[in-house]
Amino acid sequence: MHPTAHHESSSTASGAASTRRRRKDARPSELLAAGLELFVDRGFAATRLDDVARRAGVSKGTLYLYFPSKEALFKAVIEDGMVAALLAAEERMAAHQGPAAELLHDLLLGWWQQIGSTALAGVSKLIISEARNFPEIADYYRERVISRGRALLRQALERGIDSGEFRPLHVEAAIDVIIAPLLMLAISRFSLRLCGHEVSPEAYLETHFELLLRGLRPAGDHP
Amino acid sequence: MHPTAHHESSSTASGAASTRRRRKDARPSELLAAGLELFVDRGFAATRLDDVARRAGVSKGTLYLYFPSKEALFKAVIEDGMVAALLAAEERMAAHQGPAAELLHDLLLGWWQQIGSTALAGVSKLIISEARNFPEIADYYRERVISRGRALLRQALERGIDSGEFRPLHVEAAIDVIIAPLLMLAISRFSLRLCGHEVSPEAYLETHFELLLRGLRPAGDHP
Amino acid sequence: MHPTAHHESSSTASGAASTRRRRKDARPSELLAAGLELFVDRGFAATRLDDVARRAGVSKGTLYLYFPSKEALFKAVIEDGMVAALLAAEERMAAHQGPAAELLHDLLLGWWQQIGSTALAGVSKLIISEARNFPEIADYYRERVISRGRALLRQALERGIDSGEFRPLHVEAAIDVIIAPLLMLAISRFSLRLCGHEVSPEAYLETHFELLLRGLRPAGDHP
Amino acid sequence: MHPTAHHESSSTASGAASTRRRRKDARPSELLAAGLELFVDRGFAATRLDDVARRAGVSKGTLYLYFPSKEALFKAVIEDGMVAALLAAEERMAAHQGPAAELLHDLLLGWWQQIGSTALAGVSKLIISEARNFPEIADYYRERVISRGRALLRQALERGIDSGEFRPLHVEAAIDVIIAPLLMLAISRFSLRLCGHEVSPEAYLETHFELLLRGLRPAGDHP
DNA sequence: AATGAATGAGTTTTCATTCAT
DNA sequence: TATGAATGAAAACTCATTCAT
Repeated sequence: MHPTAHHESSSTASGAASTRRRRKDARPSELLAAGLELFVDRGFAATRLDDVARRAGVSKGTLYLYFPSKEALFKAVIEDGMVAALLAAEERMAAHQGPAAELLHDLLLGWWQQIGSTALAGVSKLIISEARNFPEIADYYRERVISRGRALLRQALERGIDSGEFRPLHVEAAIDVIIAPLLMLAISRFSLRLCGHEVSPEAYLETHFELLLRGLRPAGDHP
Repeated sequence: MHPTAHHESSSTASGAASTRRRRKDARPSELLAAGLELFVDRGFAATRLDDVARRAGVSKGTLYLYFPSKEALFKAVIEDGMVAALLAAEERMAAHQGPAAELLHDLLLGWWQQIGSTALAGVSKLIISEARNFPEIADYYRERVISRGRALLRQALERGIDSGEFRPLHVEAAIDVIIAPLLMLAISRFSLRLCGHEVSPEAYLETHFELLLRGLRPAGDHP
Repeated sequence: MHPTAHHESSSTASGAASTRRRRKDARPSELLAAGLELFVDRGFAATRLDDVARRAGVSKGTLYLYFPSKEALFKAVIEDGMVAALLAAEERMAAHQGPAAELLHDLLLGWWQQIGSTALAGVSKLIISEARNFPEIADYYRERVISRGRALLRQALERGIDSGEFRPLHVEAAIDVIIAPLLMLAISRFSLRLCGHEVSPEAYLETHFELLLRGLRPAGDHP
Repeated sequence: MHPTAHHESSSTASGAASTRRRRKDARPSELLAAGLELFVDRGFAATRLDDVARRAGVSKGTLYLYFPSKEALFKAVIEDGMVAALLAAEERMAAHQGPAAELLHDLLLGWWQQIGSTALAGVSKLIISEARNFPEIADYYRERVISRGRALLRQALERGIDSGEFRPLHVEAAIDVIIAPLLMLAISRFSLRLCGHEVSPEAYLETHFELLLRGLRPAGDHP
């Protein structure tokens, strides 16, 4: 597992170089993954770099070859998670043209499939736990990730209201109310199962959507 | 478990040491309050006992007069918060007889007034952040606080379903979906304002309730 | 148990005064006794004044009423023990006129009865353990207690040699060799039973004396 | 139990890190030596780890690289001393066939040369001083070291009694009486010179042996 | 590039000592 | 006198960071 062990068997120059190149590039992501897991599990202060290094299969010194400090690693972990989340969001965003209800449904399920059920969900817990200790990160996250997600929902809601599919309502507040169950679902995976002991994520999300849809529907409009 | 229980040898004249006694009685709760603020703000590991002591206006040594370790203080802070939350919940619980919708409305608003808007809300963030580091606390919290709150909501929902006021639904999942926005509201006060930048808590809760009520209503049932 | 409690009931001046006087005088010896036990058991540094006070049945503050510091208490404990040991030795010393062997036997047994088997024996362990930390105490002890005990033995040995009862020998070395088993006996009572697991002190001392006597006897002199 | 056992990953070139390796291998014994000196001098509680580290020429943190706690260092110091003492005893044990008196003489002198006069003697003082604070250590020492030493002496005494060289006597008590002067000699080197101010260890031991031999001899048996 | 031994500043914890009552 | 709450200096212990190899 120690990359040092490859040095002896590097007979052909080109092969060796590419292997090492790949390793070098790969190392940070292994470190980021290890960092994410541990930071999410224990929080920033309680995570020891020793453990991060061990989990990534390198020595503590190596970690400092790639990140100048614990805080730098932490920020990189978050940023990395945010970029991925953003990309995931972007994909889902891609021109959805059906009725607003369908769009909404896709957004919720898409979030679960591409974020909520993946390691990215851990970033949310991290941000919530450490926001006060790293205000710049919180700010950054709010502007880059949250506001983007909110924009998606806002679009869907407004489209529905415009088309008469949804009744008029306090859009911003509604966005929050829609997001909250998603976040809690994500969070609960990394701390105690606050919500939904025996409730499956899918059932939970379906109920959420169902309630939501009926809640959004104009009075008197029902199938 | 509360250190307030140290009242053994009150043999000396009651008037004489009254000032000191008053101090001594007040100390634990002063320390708990200081601890709550800092733990919520920074998390367990990042909170320095020095700071807790200073905020409570005592020396570090004094802290150890009342709590044998940092962890003990932390647990006492949580426990204290839970007891208070439980008492607050109990009060609200007291015989509500109106229609289910009204009961639900009261529960949401009552939660905000007696928990969400107070320091007790911080305990939620604490639990979420530290659940993995203190599994016993998480277990205890889930069984003592959460399950109690869920029972309240379950009662209201089932009453509404039985009376035909609400349509039949996945009750447990619905409970989660109802609680989530409350928790997020509480949490957002102590970390980044994930939800509701410019949205007031009251507007937020009102929107939540409105959406909810319509979502719960049987199909075709509308004023 | 709190002397403060006597204040109210001090109706007759004389009675109250004498009670209090007796208490005041008695307190130091209670403290000294508590100190001796704990210092012997744990050593100077590992003994907490809290424990000493508690064992003596007073508060920690009271201790400081009688001794200005932990070290002062420690020295007082030793001194107190030494004075008592000295007095005990003095008594035994008093004109013994029989044959040297008998004198020697009496010295050994007397030591056991008046020192070795009492709390005073603990002082020896204390001195041995803390001599390096309290050189003045060690010096004082050596000059005041040890040299006195050695003088007793020297007297007995020289008397025996002069009378031809004992053969000539290296008196000072012999004194050490005679004393050592006594000290070890004392010490073993307060630490692990280095010598004499199942051997009773009396049997041990008798064997010591027997070996000694035969060892001292001139060659060819035997019953 | 020895921390020297850390030799896992010696995959790197043997020559390259040789200096560091040599250091790392030497560290534990350097620390043990420093610990022994200070613990013997001051006792467990009064010894500062800072001082131990400084004496070993390393920082406090380094100490924790090899021993997880002060107590662990202490136990390792004792254990290390005991192992060495045991090895030394083993050597002396090697088949001695001459008369019992000669065997006895060799045991006493051998003890002095290989234990009493070395740093190992300090372990005895340590055990005596700290036995009450570390009962497991005391038990271990009694079973592993003391009982072994006693067995050696028992063998010599019984051989002498069987051969008629020595008179019958209370063997166990005699063992104690024989050991005591040795222990006191060892102890006196590390605390006050209780015995033998001006008496040289050799003269002291010679006197001890002489007295002993005459004391053991059957009545009427003399050259 | 990678290692891991070493460091020391920073934290938790202890306890002799003080002092208002 | 007696108390015991409060203190703070000192000690044990942790861990991010450095650097020789």
